[in-house]
Amino acid sequence: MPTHYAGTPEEVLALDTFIKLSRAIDSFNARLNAHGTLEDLTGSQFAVLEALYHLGSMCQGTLSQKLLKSTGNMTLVIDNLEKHGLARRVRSVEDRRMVMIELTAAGRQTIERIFPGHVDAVREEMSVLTTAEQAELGRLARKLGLVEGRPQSTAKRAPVSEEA
Amino acid sequence: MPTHYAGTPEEVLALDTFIKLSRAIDSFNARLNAHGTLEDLTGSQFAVLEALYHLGSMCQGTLSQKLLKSTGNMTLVIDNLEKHGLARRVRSVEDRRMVMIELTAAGRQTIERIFPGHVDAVREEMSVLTTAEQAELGRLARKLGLVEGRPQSTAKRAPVSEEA
DNA sequence: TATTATTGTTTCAACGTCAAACGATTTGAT
DNA sequence: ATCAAATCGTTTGACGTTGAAACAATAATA
Repeated sequence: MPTHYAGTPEEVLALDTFIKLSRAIDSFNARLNAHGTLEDLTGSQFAVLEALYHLGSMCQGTLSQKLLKSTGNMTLVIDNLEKHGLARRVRSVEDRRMVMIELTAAGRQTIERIFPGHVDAVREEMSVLTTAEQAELGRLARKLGLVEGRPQSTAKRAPVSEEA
Repeated sequence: MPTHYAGTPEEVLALDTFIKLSRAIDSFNARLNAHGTLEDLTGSQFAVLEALYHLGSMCQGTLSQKLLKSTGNMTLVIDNLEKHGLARRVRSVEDRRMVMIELTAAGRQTIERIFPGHVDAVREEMSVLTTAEQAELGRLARKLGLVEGRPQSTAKRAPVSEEA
């Protein structure tokens, strides 16, 4: 009986579910962070690198759509990746409004080195649930997240390597 | 088959579940935001107001623990609440290191006005799941979030009004 | 072709976030 | 009483985040 709020049963259940879900993600991410598998990268930087690695070079706008972040945000995150020499901006020749973002050799090397450990950390932390529970959780999460045209979103360090 | 990553079945399932969960929360929060029930408040400001309202005045450190945010962050968020006249800092007399945070009349009025609409928005968005599904999702989320001493976390706009 | 609309990126202001360093205060041990 | 350690809040620096406005380049159309 988590909630102190005295509302209708529907409200209490919804609120309760919402709270548990929010905490679960936060807790999970905290535990994931504790693994330190991201090394020097921030979650956003990892997400960009991972997307570029698994989906290939793409322009900034596409990247912001894939990661569900604002374009202004992408500008900053890519700035920081460039500073660290992990990604590169290449003005598109066909349409010079666009900037293609590419992994540098160092960027590719970094994501290749880091990704397996991250996956393993996810697997390990997720193992508090049985595979059947994980599958059911995934199903429910998908159902909850999948609502009319609304763009689904990608978490901090959630790999984006799946089809739109 | 969301994931492109070719790992063990356990890894693929865990990663897949993680992605779906992350997206579900992001999507849910985005939909919640679209309701505009928070008006001028940011999610963090709402969370603080809600905690103070349902749990009573407390010092900044306790607040940061309840909301699972850093103390530095609390300093800023409370600064902003003070600027807007919604909360007040009161230096504790017994222990002058502590600062008790209290709702102002305006703060109380604001959270009382806003909270019901927020709850209703949560109920409405959560209604894509049946009550049985919500209960199961809550159970799985709780199991996933509840790991050894690790502090559970509170999402952006997730009410904190439950027992520790 | 000139004008207008659309699309892609950047800039900006405001807020959030953390970790680490720091100052103030209290507590505990001597 | 004194000094060291622990506790609480603030500050700082780096990064993330958004949304709106400004800019730049291209596309569409009159």
